[in-house]
Amino acid sequence: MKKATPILILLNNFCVSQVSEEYQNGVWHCIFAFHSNHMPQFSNIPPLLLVTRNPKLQTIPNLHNDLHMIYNLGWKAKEKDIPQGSSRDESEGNSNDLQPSQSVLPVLYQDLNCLPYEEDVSDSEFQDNEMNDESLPGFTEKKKRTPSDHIAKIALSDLIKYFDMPIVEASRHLNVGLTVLKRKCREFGIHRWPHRKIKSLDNLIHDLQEEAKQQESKDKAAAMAVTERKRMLESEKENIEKKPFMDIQTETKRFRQDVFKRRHRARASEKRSSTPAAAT
DNA sequence: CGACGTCACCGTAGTTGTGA
DNA sequence: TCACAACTACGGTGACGTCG
Repeated sequence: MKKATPILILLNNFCVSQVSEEYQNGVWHCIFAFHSNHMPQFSNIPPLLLVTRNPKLQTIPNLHNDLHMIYNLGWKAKEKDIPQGSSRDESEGNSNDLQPSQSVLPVLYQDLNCLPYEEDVSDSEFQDNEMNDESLPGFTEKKKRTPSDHIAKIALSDLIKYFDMPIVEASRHLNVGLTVLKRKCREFGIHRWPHRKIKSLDNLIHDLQEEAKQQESKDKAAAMAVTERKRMLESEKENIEKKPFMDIQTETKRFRQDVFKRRHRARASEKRSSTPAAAT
């Protein structure tokens, strides 16, 4: 029985002033720390951080670019230091002079989609990571249980793609059951599927688009105001897509209520004007 | 035996209608 | 015109059967 190694690294010897740069990418925080006086020597990108080795990493935006950035940072620093005659091609996977030296950093073998201390991932897992036939579109037989590795692969970025549809439809597209999708939502801090919020904002944006078109020829200033409001709603929608737990702003709710009222008035007056004609 | 899928029921957000 | 009631669609939850 294998036991995974802990991924926690003590940073006792670091002080905050030595942290020179930080880079944040979406919901993921990648913290890469090393002592400024003791630059690590990178032989290559750790295999587990390569998409070819670990397909789950495809869900992390820009991971590949970021790793290369970090890798180059290390090399630049190293070039300034004591030049050692290795080639840079290793970043592309050609690690022909990869030799275990005492200064090469230990590589993490923790699967980033699992909790630490879980059983180590065996190599065979990577081999049967491919989509099975049941998950392909067009497969109509009774729904089989979703494999746990497929569930583990689902990232927040996958969910975001389906926020504009009902949760049931989203679960179908993601090829998991409702139970699993809802559990994933809680994991990511989403307590309510934001479809209705987004649909409601979409309707308002659509209405404003129509209104802006109509105002364009009549009143330029009014058209500008409508376009500005539309832009605000679009940014609010984007915010909700990024932070699905966010509520619709009070101001927007008020505006929405106004739109409903106007719509209702228009319908009522339309009904009034059409009723006598219908009666005759 | 634990995790998943499905279903029924309930609650509520969003929308529409109505009476003062 | 506005506040509030009513309606509707959809999400949450729990129970239960099934599967790996």
